[in-house]
Amino acid sequence: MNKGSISMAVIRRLPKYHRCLSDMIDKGIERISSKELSETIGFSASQIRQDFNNFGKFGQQGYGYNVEDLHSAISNIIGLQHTYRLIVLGAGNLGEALVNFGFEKLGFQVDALFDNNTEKIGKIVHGVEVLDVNILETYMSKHPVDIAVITTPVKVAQQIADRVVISGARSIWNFAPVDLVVPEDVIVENVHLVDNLMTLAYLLNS
Amino acid sequence: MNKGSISMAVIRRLPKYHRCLSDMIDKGIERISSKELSETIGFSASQIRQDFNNFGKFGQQGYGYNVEDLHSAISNIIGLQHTYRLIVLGAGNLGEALVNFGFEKLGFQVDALFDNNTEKIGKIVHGVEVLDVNILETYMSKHPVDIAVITTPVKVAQQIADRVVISGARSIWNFAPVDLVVPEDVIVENVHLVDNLMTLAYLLNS
DNA sequence: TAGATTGTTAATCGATTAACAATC
DNA sequence: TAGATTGTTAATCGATTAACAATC
Repeated sequence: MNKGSISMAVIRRLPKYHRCLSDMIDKGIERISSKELSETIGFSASQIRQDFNNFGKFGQQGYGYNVEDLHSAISNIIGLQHTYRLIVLGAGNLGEALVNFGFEKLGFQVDALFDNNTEKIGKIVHGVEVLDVNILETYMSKHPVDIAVITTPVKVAQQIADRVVISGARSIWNFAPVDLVVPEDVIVENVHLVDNLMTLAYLLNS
Repeated sequence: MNKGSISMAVIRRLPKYHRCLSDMIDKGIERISSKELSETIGFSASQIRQDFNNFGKFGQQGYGYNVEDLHSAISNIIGLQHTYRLIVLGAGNLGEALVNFGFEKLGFQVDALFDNNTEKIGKIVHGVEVLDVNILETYMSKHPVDIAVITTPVKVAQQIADRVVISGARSIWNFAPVDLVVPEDVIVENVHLVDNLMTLAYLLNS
């Protein structure tokens, strides 16, 4: 399944389709046209049809799309039929917040938190144990990790990234305000909170 | 200062320029060409010059850019010469994490947290008091709020958004997994964590 | 002055929108 | 069948890259 040809613009719209269709299922809506979906989601009907047709034919002329089928198709395109194993580096407020967020319902399962603070090590957060970061490599040699979540202070973020990459993490979800350097086969998704705030500041003045 | 003509693509690169130039100042680098900056930041030299020239002429032919001057110019373009007043709605782990993040160094000052949990109300988090969300309107009638940060559960996010908008918040930094409906003069910046995770999932399978 | 590098215009590339034939 | 709406091609729009004259 090589999907390298799909543009990031399309990929980043997939979660919004997923969310919107989930809402429609909850509301009992069974069928939807690209025009109706357009009004709810804010993308043009044309773009919606183009987006879907990157992955196959999910609709029916004269009818539209079956909401459940489309939702299920998009879940599979995103890869939500699989479970992903996460570890969180840094058991501060942010690390704890992420464990409590409820991602496991979507198949993102946090297996462990890591910290270097002896007061935190051994603590259980939402059913997940805080382990000593000294045993990170030992842990990772025994447990596969799909996504390593970095919530450490910025000054140690790169060295933690190096360690999880060497130990086999396939991707990094980075919350530290730094652009990590990683091998090209490792995927990095950044949440640059400071950048978001600066964007807001700019827009407030324009 | 109407900057409505600048594309969002450019605006969202500004914080990265800011961060990169801050790093260069820390390293004692005094001057930089668009070509050198390109190698560090990963944007093309051509794009860098195009981006800057949206706002004015900051370089010198044959020389390049003075790092301190450029950094200071970009700070002003973003609007970092001002202080922004924030309130955080929801004093859970995420709300606390945001208060502790250190945004105040950049001029983003959290004045209060709000929650409806009586166990949390009155608590002081990193010097910021947790107030009863029942007094939100009273508080906002006395204190201007530039950015209302929503870290509440998704089911109350829209109603909290409505309340802060009516009380005069100019913008919302939203962490709840919902697309808020607000008047068009209110700016919303979303941090859709679930969307980020789904993007990672997609990329892990492609 | 000669070399270097910007500011800016022109060319290219990619993404979005419009249009419509296919077909349910 | 007639109406509706997709899938898909063509047109447009906008963003990025290339090129180069201006100039420090």
